[in-house]
Amino acid sequence: MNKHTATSADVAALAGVSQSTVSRSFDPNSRISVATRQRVFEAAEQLGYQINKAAQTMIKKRSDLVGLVTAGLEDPFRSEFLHKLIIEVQNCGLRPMVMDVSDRETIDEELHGLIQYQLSGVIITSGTPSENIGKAFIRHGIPVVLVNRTEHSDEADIVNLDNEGAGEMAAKAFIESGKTNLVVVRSKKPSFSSVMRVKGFLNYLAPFLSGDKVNATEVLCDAGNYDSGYQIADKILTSQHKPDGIFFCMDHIACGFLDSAKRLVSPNEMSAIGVIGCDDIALASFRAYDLTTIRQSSSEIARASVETLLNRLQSPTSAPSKQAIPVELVYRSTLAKPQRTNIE
Amino acid sequence: MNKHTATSADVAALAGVSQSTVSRSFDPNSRISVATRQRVFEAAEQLGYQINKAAQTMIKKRSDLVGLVTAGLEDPFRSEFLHKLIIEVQNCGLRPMVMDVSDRETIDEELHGLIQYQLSGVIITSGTPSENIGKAFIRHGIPVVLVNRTEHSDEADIVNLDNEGAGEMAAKAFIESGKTNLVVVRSKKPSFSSVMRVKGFLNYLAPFLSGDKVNATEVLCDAGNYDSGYQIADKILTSQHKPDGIFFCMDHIACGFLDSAKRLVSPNEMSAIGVIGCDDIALASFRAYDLTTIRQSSSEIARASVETLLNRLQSPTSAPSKQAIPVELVYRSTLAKPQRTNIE
DNA sequence: TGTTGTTGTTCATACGTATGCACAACTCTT
DNA sequence: AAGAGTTGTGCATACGTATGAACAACAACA
Repeated sequence: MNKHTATSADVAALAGVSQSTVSRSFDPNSRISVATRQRVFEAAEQLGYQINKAAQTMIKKRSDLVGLVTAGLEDPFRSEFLHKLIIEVQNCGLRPMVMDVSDRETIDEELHGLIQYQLSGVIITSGTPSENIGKAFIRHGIPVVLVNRTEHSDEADIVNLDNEGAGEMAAKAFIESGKTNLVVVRSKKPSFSSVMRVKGFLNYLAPFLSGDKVNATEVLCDAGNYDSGYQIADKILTSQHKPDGIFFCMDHIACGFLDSAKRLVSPNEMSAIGVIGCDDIALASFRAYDLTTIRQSSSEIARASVETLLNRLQSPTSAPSKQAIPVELVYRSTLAKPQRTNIE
Repeated sequence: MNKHTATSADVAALAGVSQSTVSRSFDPNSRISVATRQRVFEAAEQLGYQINKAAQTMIKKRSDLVGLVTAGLEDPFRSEFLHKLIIEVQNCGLRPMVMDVSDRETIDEELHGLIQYQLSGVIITSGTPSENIGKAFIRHGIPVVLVNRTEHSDEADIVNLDNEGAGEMAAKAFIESGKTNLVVVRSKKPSFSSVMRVKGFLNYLAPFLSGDKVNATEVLCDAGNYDSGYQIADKILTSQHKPDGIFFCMDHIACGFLDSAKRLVSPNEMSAIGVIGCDDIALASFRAYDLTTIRQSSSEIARASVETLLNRLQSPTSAPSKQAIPVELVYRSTLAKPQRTNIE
């Protein structure tokens, strides 16, 4: 009806109260008589009043936006994680502002722009911000949560997957299944996750390796995707001594490998080779792959990340927290669950 | 250093100019002497000045946020599309504010909340907003772009895939390959896309059907995902007269079907059955499926959507636009490209 | 020299909300 | 009945930016 948007002053006029009374009516903690509040709500309804977030932000010095910094969304695992984060953020009455920092050299300058929005917080799931940028956010009173980052910032809260544990778990599963000739595959470009996964894998194996009963090789593939897995199969399956257990740091690579393997070796031979992936992406459970893998509950990480942020908002001065989300081995057909032995 | 964030007034004081001069220095279209601007920039740099978006929004009555309304991000196609949208929005110097309206009955109330942010625009890719909500945005001066929605709003700009064309294309491909016993599968719950795809499919076939040489059946599956495709295979492949051509309205369903089919019929028999999917998701090109499908370029749609929004911002009063993005048939192994015949 | 135009800057104000303070009208307590 | 506490409301102001209007300095032109 009216050409311009209704303001709290318009509502006040219609309800016959002051503007401050309108403002307080929308604050549950304010002392407002039931009758007045009722009248204000009716007037607001009638005018289609919507609060002006910009004005609110200016006063409160804090918007209800949360910056979600991500990269590489073409990876479905990341993409799924972003989805979960969005949901979690929404459920807290906050709004997700997404920022994709793919193919940027330094994400610092990009991140700097976020300070302008007086965000309630920033959750960084990709890219490696410099020490400085972290401090810049803190100085501006914007809490930062680092997810699965290598940063050892002493001011930001940190939520990590138990990547090292995932590697150990894979190694243990192979040993329990009696596999002795092991390979671990990760993308050439080192990421925090994959490096830690390999580390855990090799650490667990260390005692066995020295006994010479088991050996393990690290193989690098081009990238963290299906195609790289497809390619690397040639190298792995045509070597003189084929492995009988392969741990892939990402499910995608494993799936590419599996498809490629069908070309190269017989189903029978393939069934003797144990394969474990990591992440438990949707694809892994498809019948075409049915991949044994290490599940990282993206819901769990998302929940923990947002919860951490909320905690920080409530107690801004408490010491930075740091937690590792546990992982879980999901047996499927590429490595069968061994019969219970006394190896534990 | 300073405990509070620097404002334009602080910069002005340091540079020895007025606040308005600082403001104008950051506006390329303002007349400011080179020397002054230089001095202002230096002062800003020194103080780590960041413009306050909330204050700016209040004055300009428009933020640089764009609302991206989506749902069902567990579907990788949607998720990929969101990714593309985010990139496009960022490239225009705008910020994407994502809103997931999954599992909400009416998205209207959710959308209403967006009005508070004085968005530069809203791109709606999921859910079906009521006529009213569209009008509400328009009234508040917020342009709306509907992507692949059934809405016939006469105030919003519309970007559609050529869904009907996709259906026709699939039908034509089957006919050209000499397939006569056709099935088209879509999710039980009617979505705009799938309904139009089926419509196009059947429309193209109409003349052949009347000649009795070809027949076509519509089959509904539970949902638009892998598992539903897996399930529906039983129904389709165990019927008395098996089809020799199946068009799935979504690649996911097709992939589920293909995996399931391996259980039910021999590879030889399967090779006689043509399968066409729709969307060309990443999965479709995996060797495990190698699915012939109809490609919807998500980049193309994303680009067109954002471009449409920008056009609207430049000329707010011009008539609403409407465009259909063309699709493309990608031959892979589930339906081979027929030898050139004179059917055209 | 007076008129007109151009350039660069400042002043003052508006945007819409939240909130400390003051205060009036009650309710309780003694 | 008088002082003390409680409840509900209004006044006034601050937040940080953009921008129209005014103006000063200077150049161009007659």
